[in-house]
Amino acid sequence: MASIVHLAIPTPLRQLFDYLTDKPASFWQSGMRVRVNFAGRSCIAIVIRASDVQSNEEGSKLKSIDEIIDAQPLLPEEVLQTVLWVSRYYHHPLGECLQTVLPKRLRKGDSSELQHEAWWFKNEDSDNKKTGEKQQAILSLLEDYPEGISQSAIKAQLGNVSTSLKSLQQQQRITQKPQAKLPIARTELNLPCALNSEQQQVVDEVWQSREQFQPFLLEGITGSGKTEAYIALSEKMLAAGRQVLILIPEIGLTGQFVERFKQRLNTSIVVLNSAISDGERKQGWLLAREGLGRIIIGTRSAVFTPLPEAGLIIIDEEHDSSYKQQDGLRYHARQVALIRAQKMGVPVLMGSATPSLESLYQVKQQRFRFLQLQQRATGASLPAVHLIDSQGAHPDHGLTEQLLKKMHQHLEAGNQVILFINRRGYAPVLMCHDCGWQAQCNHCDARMVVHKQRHILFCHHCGSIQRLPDKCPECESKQLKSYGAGTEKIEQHLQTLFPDTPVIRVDRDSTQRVNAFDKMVSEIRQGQARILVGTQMLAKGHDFHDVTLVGVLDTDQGLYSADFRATENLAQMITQVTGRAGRGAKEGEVLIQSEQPQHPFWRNLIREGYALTADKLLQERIEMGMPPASHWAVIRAEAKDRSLAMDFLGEVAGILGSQSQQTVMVMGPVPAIMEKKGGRYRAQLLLNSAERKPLHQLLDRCTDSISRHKLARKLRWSMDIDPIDLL
DNA sequence: CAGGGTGGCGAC
DNA sequence: TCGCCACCCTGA
Repeated sequence: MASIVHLAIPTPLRQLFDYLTDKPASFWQSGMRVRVNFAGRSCIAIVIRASDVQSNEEGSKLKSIDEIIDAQPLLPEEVLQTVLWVSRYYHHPLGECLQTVLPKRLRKGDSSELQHEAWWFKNEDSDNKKTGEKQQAILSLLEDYPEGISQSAIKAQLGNVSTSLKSLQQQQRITQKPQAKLPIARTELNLPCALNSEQQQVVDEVWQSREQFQPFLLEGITGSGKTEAYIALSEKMLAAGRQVLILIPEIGLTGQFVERFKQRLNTSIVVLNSAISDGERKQGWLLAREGLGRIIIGTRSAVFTPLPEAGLIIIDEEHDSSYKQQDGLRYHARQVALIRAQKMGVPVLMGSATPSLESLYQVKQQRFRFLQLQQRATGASLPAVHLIDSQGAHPDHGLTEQLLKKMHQHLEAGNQVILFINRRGYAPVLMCHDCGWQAQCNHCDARMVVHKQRHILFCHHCGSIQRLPDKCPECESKQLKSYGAGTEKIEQHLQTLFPDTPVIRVDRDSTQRVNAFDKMVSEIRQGQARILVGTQMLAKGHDFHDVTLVGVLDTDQGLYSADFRATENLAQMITQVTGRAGRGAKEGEVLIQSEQPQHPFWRNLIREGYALTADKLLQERIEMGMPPASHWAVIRAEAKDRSLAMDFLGEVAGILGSQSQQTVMVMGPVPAIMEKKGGRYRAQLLLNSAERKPLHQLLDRCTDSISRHKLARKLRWSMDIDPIDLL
């Protein structure tokens, strides 16, 4: 009997499309891929459901399916259900959601077969007949690996061996078996975990909830050994035959995470992030789906990895904003992880030294259980924190005498120093001393940043590049001066101030090349670099034992930002940065330069610490009816035409107004704080509601008419549920 | 009247 | 979003 399949197609259209097939509905399983012709081109679609055709006319106008790609569903039911939830919750077209979830190769129609490689085994009853040197080497190597070894691993140790292997195989002294190719070789190292009692308690509590959905928020001060607890739990999960998914915020942290897991656990580890090749990503994803990948370590998008034998999801640095995707499907990986864990009935462990107010709120609401690690695992004490008034700082590089003096002291003691400045480049302003001209970006309402090394002006908002002018384009004066200091300028000054001390700069510009970051980290570990200048990317999770002094420059933007999350983020940043000092046996010290050292924020944070500061901020948010105590959605629009975005959002506000009850507040439209960006004028419409439900119901009712509005075609617009910034 | 650029619209 | 088509302008 013929049937109609309802397909999700990679298009921004918010609907399924029906195709006719000669297979019965019972043949089709949701999650299979098919190839169809859609709007004149061939594309890969996902089967959502199928229904039998009753009459002859039914479906007669439908196109038919060109090719069935999978005999079995590629997407497990639970992942598909998660994607359906994501599509509904984030009000994003299902076809595009599936695009975000699937590895590119599979999206393009690649087979779901795992890649295999040759593995070799020594046959037992082989006599000790003499062989050539090479063959003998192979035999003794295989002797060490009773569970077999891959040909590539043999080759790595003994060089080109394929002919020797063939002849040994002919003599029947060794056998070949193909096995799924694993991205990371297993290691025999198996160091035991020594946990302190706090860590043990965390492990026990989570372990007790292993058979049910239960979110845990783990607040562990920097250096308290959260990773040890993750590893110990993973070990237990592995022993129980379960898979573990570990989400980390940044690609840069992958290396050290994998290394530490590899040392402790003899299992197959899969890495999934945007730094790996398409082929590796497909293989890793399929290994996880087959249950052959046992530990999956990845960034945001790894939250969609199939886990047939899931036992636990770990989210490290759960407060980190990179878990929220900022374009396309704007999902939050923490949110998605919770949904998946709920479907799978497993616990989620979210760790951070500086938990988000969202998660602390969930603890207050008794939806998350709260766990703490309050001691530094190495026994090191937390560093002393001092505020310095930056009034008297050096006019060009912005460093104060106090800070420089301290740097001398710590360097002379043979230690390392980190300076944080959250501004890339050489200087944020280039100005003409004679006529007052400033280097502006042509495409944005922003200034161009001087990048001296590359000899360019660079816009950090749209990426546009100009040559660094040597005279003012307005008045031709040669008196061009740069104001303010970024990482590059500070690096340069420090190198002159400390000529005998190697300085290294760690920011997006200096780490762009592949492996540059890992290289720098190992340089720092080995002590070749003594002064480290960098943006917050240096603050995230790294453990440099000889760093005893941390300096923080230019922190004040966070105190007066229009973004309601700015103070939360500043408190998190300062606390994280502070944690970089004195992680080893030596005592650490932190100096913070501020123009507002008397600001109550500092008193709170330094005297009372992050936990109490966060509690205060959360209380304020609750009183003001801000998230997480209320719910927001933002509809954004951008157009090349100055007024188009505002006009469109005005129309949208009208549509929403006609459908809305009083419970959802619609505010705007207003132009974005930086109205022009990348050559487009941007505006946004804010929706706020105390309860989540009416907000989503309103959007459910309206997204169709919004997307069908005639102006919608002329511009880019997007929906952002639970936005992390309202700028 | 060919050629190309653009705006509008349907996609199963 | 993408590709198609109708429509219009330009130039000879």
